[in-house]
Amino acid sequence: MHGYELRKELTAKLGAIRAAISYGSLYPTLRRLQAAGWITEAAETPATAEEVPALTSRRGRVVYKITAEGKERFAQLIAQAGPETYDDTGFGVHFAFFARTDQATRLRILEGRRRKIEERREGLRDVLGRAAERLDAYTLELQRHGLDACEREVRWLEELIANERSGRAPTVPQVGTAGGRREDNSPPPPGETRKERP
Amino acid sequence: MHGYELRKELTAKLGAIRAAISYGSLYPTLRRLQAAGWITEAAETPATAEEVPALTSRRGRVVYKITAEGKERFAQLIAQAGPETYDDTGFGVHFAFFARTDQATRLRILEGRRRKIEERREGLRDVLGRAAERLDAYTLELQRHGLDACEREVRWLEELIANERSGRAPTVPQVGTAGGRREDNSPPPPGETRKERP
DNA sequence: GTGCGATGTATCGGTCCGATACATCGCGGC
DNA sequence: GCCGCGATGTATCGGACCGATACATCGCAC
Repeated sequence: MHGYELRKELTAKLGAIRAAISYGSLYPTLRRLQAAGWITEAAETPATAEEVPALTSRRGRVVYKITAEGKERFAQLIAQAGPETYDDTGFGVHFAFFARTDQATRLRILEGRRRKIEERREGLRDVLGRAAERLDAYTLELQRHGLDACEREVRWLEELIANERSGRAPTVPQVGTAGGRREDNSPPPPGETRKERP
Repeated sequence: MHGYELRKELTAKLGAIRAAISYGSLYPTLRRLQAAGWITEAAETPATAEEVPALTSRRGRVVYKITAEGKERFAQLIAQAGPETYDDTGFGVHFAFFARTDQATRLRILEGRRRKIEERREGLRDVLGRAAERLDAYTLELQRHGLDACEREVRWLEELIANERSGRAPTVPQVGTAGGRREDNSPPPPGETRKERP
């Protein structure tokens, strides 16, 4: 894909968890990925073979393609989990690419996320318990808000975890493979869901 | 307050909407605020009047105090609303300081936020409607997740708006005023609440 | 009396965003 | 026929923020 296209795709895929990626981030990133050898520039071929030299200095669309090393690196990235994998954005991105990993990774990430949210929940309970009379009504409402969100997300995660364990979750269309075997593409039963920031 | 203390206070107040402010952000910001004349450095007075010259080059705690201009600027900031006031973090911060503004401002911000979330909701509905078969089960679950979050937040906002309109919401302890008249400190009836990011 | 976790200020490199610039394409309206 | 305008497309710049890190002191438990 070329930059603009990539941005649109990512916006559609990640729209639920974050705003569109900025150009100031997108294009430097593409260059970084290219420098690392994870993507290559594949010149846009005009519809006809006729050369259209374009007198202006226009750069034109630049189509990028992922390389073998890129695919490997990508698989590695979505399978590895650190603390940042469990924060809001990190988890969202990983989750959006769950179809590209194995069940063990999915379970690991879901459980890490749950742990993280439980910690957040405890922190909020602390504040509501200990600092309640120091804070005004609106701030308290915000805390309750957040606490409730944590509780809901924990429930949601537990459903997803149970789902994975039961083996009913969909499995891995392999990266870049045309006819990768698919076993069962039924969605993980929706159930309670939640997230967001006020 | 001094830097560390400020960070702790803000973490308690804003813990529901964002992570703790980093030092790399905190200290430069304090310097910026000081340069702008909105805060001043008030030397930490040791418990006893005895000078403790501290042979080491230790900087020691630096206590800051808001200035008159700072208070004015603050009041101005929390009362003004632009597009960034309605995004997740921006709205959260404004909401956390709702007790410091007037009802008209609160209503304006709540309604702006509602509009923004409704737009997000429509965007997600679009994706779920139009791109559903292009996306895998996990990605779809993420969209449903986000959509549901939007719907809940809209309901929450509507309760808050109704509350403000009915006059049952708490009012303005004036910034820096000791005995500012308070009329009714009852919290806005909690009701459904939500936010967060996956 | 010693070690260690909490307190406290500070910087540095790197990433990301928002604003902006600039060029082309497709298409509806006059 | 052609004009304008919104969508498409690449690109940069300044500024804000983060994560890691450094370094010093304080209080307290062992």
